[in-house]
Amino acid sequence: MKYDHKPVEKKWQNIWEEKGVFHAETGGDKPKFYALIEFPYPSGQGLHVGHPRPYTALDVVSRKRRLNGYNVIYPIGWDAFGLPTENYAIKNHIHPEIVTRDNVKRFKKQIQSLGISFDWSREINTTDPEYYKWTQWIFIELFNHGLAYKHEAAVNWCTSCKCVLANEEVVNGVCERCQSEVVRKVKSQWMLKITEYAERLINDLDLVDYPERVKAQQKNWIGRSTGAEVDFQTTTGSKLTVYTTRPDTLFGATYMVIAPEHPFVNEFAGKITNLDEVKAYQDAAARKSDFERTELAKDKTGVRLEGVMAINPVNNKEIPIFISDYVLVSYGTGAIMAVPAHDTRDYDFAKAFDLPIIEVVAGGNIEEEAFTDCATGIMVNSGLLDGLSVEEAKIKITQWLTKNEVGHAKVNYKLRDWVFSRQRYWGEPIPIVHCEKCGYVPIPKSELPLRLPEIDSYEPTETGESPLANITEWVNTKCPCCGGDAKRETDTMPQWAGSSWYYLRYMDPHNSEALVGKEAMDYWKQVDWYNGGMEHTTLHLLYSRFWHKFLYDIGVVPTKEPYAKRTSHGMILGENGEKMSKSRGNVVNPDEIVEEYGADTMRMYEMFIGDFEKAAPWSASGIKGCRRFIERYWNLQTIMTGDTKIRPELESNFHKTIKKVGDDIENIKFNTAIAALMALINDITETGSITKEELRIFSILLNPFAPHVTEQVLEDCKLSACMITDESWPEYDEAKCKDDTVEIVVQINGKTRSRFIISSDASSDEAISAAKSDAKIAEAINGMTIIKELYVKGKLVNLVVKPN
RNA sequence: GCCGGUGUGGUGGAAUGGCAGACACAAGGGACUUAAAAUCCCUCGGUGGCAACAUCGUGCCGGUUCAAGUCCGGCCACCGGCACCA
Repeated sequence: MKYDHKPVEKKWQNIWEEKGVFHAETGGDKPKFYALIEFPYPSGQGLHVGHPRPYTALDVVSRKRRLNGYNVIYPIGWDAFGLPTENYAIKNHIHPEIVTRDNVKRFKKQIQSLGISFDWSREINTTDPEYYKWTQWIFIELFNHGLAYKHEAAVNWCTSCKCVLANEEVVNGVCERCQSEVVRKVKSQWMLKITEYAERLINDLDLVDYPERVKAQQKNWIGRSTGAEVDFQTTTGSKLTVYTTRPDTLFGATYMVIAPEHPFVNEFAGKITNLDEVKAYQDAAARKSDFERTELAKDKTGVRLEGVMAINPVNNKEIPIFISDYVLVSYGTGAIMAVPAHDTRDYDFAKAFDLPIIEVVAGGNIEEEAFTDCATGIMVNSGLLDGLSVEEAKIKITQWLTKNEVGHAKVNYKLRDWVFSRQRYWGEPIPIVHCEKCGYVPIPKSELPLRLPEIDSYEPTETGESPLANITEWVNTKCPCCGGDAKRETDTMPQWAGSSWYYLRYMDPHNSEALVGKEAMDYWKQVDWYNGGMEHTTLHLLYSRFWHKFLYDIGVVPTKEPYAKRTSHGMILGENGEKMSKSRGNVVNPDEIVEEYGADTMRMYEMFIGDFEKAAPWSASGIKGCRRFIERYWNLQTIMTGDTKIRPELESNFHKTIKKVGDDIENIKFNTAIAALMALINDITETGSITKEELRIFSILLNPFAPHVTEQVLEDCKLSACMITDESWPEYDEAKCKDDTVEIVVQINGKTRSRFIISSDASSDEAISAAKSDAKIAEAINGMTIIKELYVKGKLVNLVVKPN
């Protein structure tokens, strides 16, 4: 009996759509379950087989949870602002809105062919003015709370995108999107004060169920460190403050280093006797790109500021001051005390410049290298700290600094504020005007959305301004505050804006009065399970946690965290084991798979391909095994008997499989869930028949993976009219998960020597004596002394013996 | 350098400290067929053996244990993230 997937899949997709079975209702008695996948960016290339992996995974969970009696919301939308669309629009002279519309249409058709149980009635699009109205609304709130500010600073400038980038978007000194060179450029930019939330973004990781690697990566990125700020007086009469994590080594500070951009240089230019040399070094440092800076990281360079000295507060010794680009202006105070004996970088610098190295922690060999291990050393040459451990010394010196008012304990973060403006067209306009008199003023909320103006050219400008700057009639406006002449902000928001809060809009996507209505917010609360890629850990995931916390602070959302649980999928690679990409020519289009094998087979294969969290190469032959399985399942119909019970010989097998499939789905072990179903079908087929009840249960277990064919089989066999509305997830009985008899392995000294069958509730004594009476064992232990006898219930007997 | 992860057959991958290789793919052999496809059956980590079986085997070296892929210590390799962050 040949299975023709095309009419069956089409038919059930239509039925689900007509009945609206996946439309989530806000409210009701059932427990709610909010499943979320990262909404796609509708690119021009269409879907590749990597996209459906997470969609299918949470679809499996969602479908199972519906059968478990949950009120499930599983929404989807489009993260449609962004550069590829804009660049395509420029190249082909089509409006990005039209490009977006066409791409969305194609993506939607492709996704719908897979039978994912998305609630399409909640579909959103970040480029829809009714959507970005609320993105702008949040920006205005951020501004009103002092968390959005305009700041002139050196920013990352992508030479190809002609646009600034957030720190998170610069990878190895190049643009993460186009791999072009990133240079530093001083520009006035909108910034978001994510640093204000650094501590909470770390601490609240304790409130959520994320994989350890995600938590670690976020903590690492935020980069919390504890230490102290210490004031050094200088011979200019003005002080320099440094940050250190090793205040215990203060007596070993033999010089100071400040960043080339540090304002101290200009402030005391008159006192510096080698100013030309210093200026030359500053210029050279400024000209280096980020890439060059990282490349040249090894060799220490710098210039001493002649004519000025710093004074170490603990011993009043004068020490020289250098500028060097190994000290970053953006971290700490932009100045350090250098302790060459106990810091590798300072050690290298001191060797290069022939500076004194004073050991203050004994335990290493500072003739050879810096001794940086702070767990084992004992303080020396350090006055009041001598004899203490490093940890004790840190506490004592910090108290001393505080008491003498020359320093205090300090926490620092690597996290920088978020550079939020982009000099491009296809993004949300920033709803701010600049008035000579009133400064930066948000537009009234009643004027939201502030729509993107129609425009002839979306080309980025060479001057580094947004294309919007050319539309004078749009730029020139009145100040909402004083009514005088004012200019609109012409930069737009980054792609990360719309995706920082989209999960909230799904709760109430058509509300024109509020971002989310109170009823919907109180009911859905937060996302229960969010699956997404590791590549978003320090971008989208961090940004949206920040926005959510802000929305919590201003009373818009009731939870501290947006996502209760996060899981991450591995990539699907090309058949050659490389990342799938057009340029490598190894892209597999899901349309062809759905056409040839059907959506059910496609879904099964993507779930069976390997460990969900790890990357796995696509295999054209591997998918055939899943198609064979679907066909074997389909053909069970032909051997169905009228019996309405599970046969006793299969009972424990069924109970075990119900337990395993359910547990495995919840633990994202989809591959072993499917393996269990395959093993069960093998056992069923071996009997030559299947009962009605067996087929019904098996179909429900398989349904989350292969929803179309299972519906059809239930209908054909008159077992159920509709899986989703009429069936529920089967229960298992723990007591029935075990067999009456078990095979026991008999080991002698830990090596398997024989095996036998015994009743599964046999006692230890029974099992051991049965083992000893086994012919092979009896022979093997003949002439031996038994030292120890072990019985592991239902598993094995181990006899420890030695020769007489 | 720091943080996280991985290492098991020809391949993808299974194994609450308890029979290593479940479940698949590929390969080889056979049945059916005029033939092919499909399907069904058998074999499938290495070595020795006709076989029963023996023996070795989860990156490397040690350790704990009656028993280690799994736990502990020390290495090696690869992948991901961060990186002159004081």
